Amino acid sequence: MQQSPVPPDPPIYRRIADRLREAILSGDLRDGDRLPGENALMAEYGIARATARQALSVLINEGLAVPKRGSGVYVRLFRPIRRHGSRRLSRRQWERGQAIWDSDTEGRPYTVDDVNIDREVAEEAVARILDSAEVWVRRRRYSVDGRPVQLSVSHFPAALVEGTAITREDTGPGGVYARLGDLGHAPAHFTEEVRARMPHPHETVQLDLPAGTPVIAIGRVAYTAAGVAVEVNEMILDAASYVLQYDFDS
Amino acid sequence: MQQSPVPPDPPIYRRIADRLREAILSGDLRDGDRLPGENALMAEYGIARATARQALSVLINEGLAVPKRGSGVYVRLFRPIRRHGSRRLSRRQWERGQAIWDSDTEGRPYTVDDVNIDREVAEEAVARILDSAEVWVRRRRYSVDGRPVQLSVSHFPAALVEGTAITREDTGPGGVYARLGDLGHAPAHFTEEVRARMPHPHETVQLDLPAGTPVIAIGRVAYTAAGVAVEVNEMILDAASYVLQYDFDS
DNA sequence: CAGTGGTCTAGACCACCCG
DNA sequence: GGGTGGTCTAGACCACTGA
Repeated sequence: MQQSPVPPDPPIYRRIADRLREAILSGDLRDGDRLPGENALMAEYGIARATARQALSVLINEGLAVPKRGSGVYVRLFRPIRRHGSRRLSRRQWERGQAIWDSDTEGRPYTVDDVNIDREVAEEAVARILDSAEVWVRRRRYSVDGRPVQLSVSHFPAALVEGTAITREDTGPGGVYARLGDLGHAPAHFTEEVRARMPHPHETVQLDLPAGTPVIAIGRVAYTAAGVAVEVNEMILDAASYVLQYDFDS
Repeated sequence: MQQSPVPPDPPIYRRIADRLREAILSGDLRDGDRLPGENALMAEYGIARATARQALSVLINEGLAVPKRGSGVYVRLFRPIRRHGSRRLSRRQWERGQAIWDSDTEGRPYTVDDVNIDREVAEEAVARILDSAEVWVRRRRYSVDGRPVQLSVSHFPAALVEGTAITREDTGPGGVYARLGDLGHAPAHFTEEVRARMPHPHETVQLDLPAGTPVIAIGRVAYTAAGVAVEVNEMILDAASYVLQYDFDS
């Protein structure tokens, strides 16, 4: 309908990848199943090693399969956590477990590691939003079931939070938002910007991401009722581990 | 701190990829610039062709570069559209006869192609949410600046919308939401589920996605004030073309 | 220790793009 | 027409996994 005159046959490696993908998406191969390996593909299709690898690399880069050294290539599993953004009170009546995508129980326990708190000169965008050249920065990594799933970097105006528990590892009951409330700057309004992209190398390492896994980058700004920005939080989520949910009225 | 005892040197192709990535992210190479090609890398590093290709494929799969046959490999450009979640669906907008998409593009021209409207038996999840075994389905593709950026599939309960403009290509002023309002089922609440993943093959084709581009999958359910689900809309967005924004109160 | 995936070489032919 | 990326072969050595 809109393509060039002669549609050429797909190359071998792509046809093999298509067949394997079909098997995965149709459910013939299930979570954790082993795919035919390089040697199996070479024998089955009479192709060279590099070609078999190329076929498998397609699926790996699509996030459908994960290679395991010395073992094989396996169908990847997808068990997302549901993260709630806005949740209006009015939701009660029409919330009835009607999710489009399945996800694990919402209350799975998470752990925090690699906590890091520093006073820094703010990046330009952060400085502009917070109207503050210096910031306290809280960096954290969250894990669920022992697997890292999220990186978080929070920025607070230095002058505002100086000397409070926000500058210490233990922020006390209620966390940083409760402490901001103590200061008379309780967050009342949030803006979240959501993007998706392939991870940078340090994100790949910190989140232990296999190839073919995008990240979701969330930039959240917290404002007081008076409209003062009091926190800028940049989060990087393993896209394979999350479903974001936003509820709102028209 | 948490790695194995002996960190081995990264392989050649990875070091080359790292250097090129550095050049891109630091701004030494800018949008649309040409990267050193396979031959250049072979000469510069004294490596085989396959190794040079491997280095470039890393950047391509990361979405940082795009190969162009017979020409070269180029730094990829980003030009995201801001899509407003909670704000964009304000009742005023669609009651004034404006389509939702207007506020998405912020002034950039858009087109709709491949419109497709059918009466179908609903998939299980959709049938459950809409409480209707049969649905009218509106499939569309949106383009901005001549580039496809979004696929959209809307489902409506067949019994509700039968015979209305929702089952026709031209839905009239205000679009489908205004028509639902005419029926006394104006949407009042929305739930959006957001995921990111690598695209399926048909999405790659329909959105003309280069390698290394994730998609954002949004599942939106529209409810009336009485809590009746009246629309399930599944959207697939080119992740490189979008920033989602959600504003909400705590 | 046999099998697996990870890396790399040295060739080859092709389609495509641009000057 | 010369250079580019796209595909493919036929080898090689290595590190890791698992029975």
